[in-house]
Amino acid sequence: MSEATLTIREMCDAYEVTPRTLRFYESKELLFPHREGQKRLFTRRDCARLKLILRGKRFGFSLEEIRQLLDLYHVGDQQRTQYQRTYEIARARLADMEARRDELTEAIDDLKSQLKWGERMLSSLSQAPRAAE
Amino acid sequence: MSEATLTIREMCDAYEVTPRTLRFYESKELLFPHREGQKRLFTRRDCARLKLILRGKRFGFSLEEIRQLLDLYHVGDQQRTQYQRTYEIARARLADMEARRDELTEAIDDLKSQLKWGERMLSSLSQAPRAAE
DNA sequence: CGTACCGCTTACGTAAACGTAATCCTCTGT
DNA sequence: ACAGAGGATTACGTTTACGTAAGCGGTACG
Repeated sequence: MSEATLTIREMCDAYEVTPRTLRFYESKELLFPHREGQKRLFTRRDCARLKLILRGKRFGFSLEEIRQLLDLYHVGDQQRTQYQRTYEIARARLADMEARRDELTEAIDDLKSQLKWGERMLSSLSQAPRAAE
Repeated sequence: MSEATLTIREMCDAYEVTPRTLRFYESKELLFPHREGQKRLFTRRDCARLKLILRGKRFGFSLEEIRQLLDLYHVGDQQRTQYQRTYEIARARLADMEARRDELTEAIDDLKSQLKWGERMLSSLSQAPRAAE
């Protein structure tokens, strides 16, 4: 009957990170586990945030950039101007990401055609017997 | 009548990087400028490689990963097995990139819907006068 | 009762990717 | 002849994102 909170180890197993990493993220204010005595207890919210953190990392965002993005997902108690600001940051990030995706698509196409060229390369290499061997 | 080779400064201006960066990339065998005495001269090949390096960085690839990818674009003198290996690495990377793009698309959609929610948030905030003020 | 984990804190260590400073050439214009 | 610009080398510094080790407090187990 775990009240939907995870110990640090359960969290680690679930997301393939180390305890150090989770403590580090907490120290950087990316996660906010509750405490039962000394022990950390991670909530669903922490899980959701961690997923977003790991995702952000795969795209090469720094933890600081990710933190700003995360703020967007946890508003509710914020002031209006605060939120306005967050909103604009998020819009900028979105533009970033869309540009990035376009570039990524381009890179993929490049690499694909390069690979096609490589396949012809390989097949010709396997047909042409080495000159001296 | 520059024979299509660039000095380090021209290179820096063209791609918005520092001399240090270019020398660093050379030390890591990502670039191979010719020498005229001591001075480096960067060729079209170096330019092309640099573009790919910068692109790779924007996707969060490490310089080492980028170096492996770059090898794909400069084959020709390689042995068959060498090339085979490179080819496989490239195929793996391609799969990476496609997965990444899909995830990126997903993240974009998430963020978009979050932003829409944020817009409703903002407009309701601006219509609801503060309770005590 | 001892020890074997689990988790916590504190703190020093590390790899990657450059920044920055010092010092040395070597032209080039005046 | 000499200052200045541009480039080179060497080497120490810096930031980010953790790794790793040392040592302490609880607690479950044989």
